[in-house]
Amino acid sequence: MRIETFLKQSPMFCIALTARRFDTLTTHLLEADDLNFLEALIISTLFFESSAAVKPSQLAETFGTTRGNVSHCISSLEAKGLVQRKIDPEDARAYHLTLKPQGRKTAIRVIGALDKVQREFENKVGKDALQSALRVIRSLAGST
Amino acid sequence: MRIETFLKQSPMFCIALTARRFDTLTTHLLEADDLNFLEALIISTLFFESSAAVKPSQLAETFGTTRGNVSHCISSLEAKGLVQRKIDPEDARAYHLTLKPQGRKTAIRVIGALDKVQREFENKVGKDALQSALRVIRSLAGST
DNA sequence: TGAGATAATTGAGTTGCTCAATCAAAGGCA
DNA sequence: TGCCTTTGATTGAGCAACTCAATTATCTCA
Repeated sequence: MRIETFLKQSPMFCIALTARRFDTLTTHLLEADDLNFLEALIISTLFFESSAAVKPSQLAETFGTTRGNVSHCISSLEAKGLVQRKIDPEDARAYHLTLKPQGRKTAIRVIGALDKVQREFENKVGKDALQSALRVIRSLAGST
Repeated sequence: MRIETFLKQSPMFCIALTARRFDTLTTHLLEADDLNFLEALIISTLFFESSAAVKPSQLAETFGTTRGNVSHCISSLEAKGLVQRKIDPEDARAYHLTLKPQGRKTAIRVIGALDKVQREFENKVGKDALQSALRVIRSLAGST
């Protein structure tokens, strides 16, 4: 069986398969900190945007998922003592999310782990090649 | 909240997020034929490699999943009348998979749908850019 | 022949998600 | 002011796709 033949004949499957591998890779990386992908996205966002008001609805929109999902993940993060819900004084339905000290530590670790992978990638194919490939792929993903 | 800032600061999250979007895109495409991703991979493989002996263990290895998963998916495909298990005359533990006529039709439809997306992508960023980006990304995914 | 090794299956269990129903607060508007 | 609609978030049931360990069936070879 020549899988390579097949992959050549249907590049889209190749893209999809590759996407899946990246997803798996990331998932495994985050396992060490007992986080799923969305949880990791959330605390990293908080890390970089700690001063701003981060609301669940924005997170859902930005990361292309449902509010329910975000809500579940935030509850999970809260249970782990990584984040804190704070009622928005201007709108008691909404709230702001903030990182707790432990959450900040975890965020740093997670971001570091991903950066390490990125550097490995750069070493493998070159920084410029990686950058331009990413630009192309991202423009496709965003538009669909 | 400036998510863009965040994405710039951690490109790996960007890759992972993009990968996820592609995965979602593919999954939605396959919904019309009531197939999951692995099922689609399997019948497409059979379509391109119909003459050869395709065994579950090879599929699992090639697509980076467990035998259990492949087994489940094959059962599902069989229940839908798309593939057939045929005992390997040289090894009664193993078997060969073959496409049934309905499975062939489905495979053609699925491959066509993916090709259509590919052409859209090519129109968007140019054939050469897509090719080279894919080469880069795939070399990374394969190695990790 | 009998002791592993190997191919595949099975089914229970997990995870990460969606979706609809619900709650609570906000914002008109007569 | 009181009512109606809209909006932000939560909840919990349900689902799809997967893994993992146990099991079955077959093969290999000394």
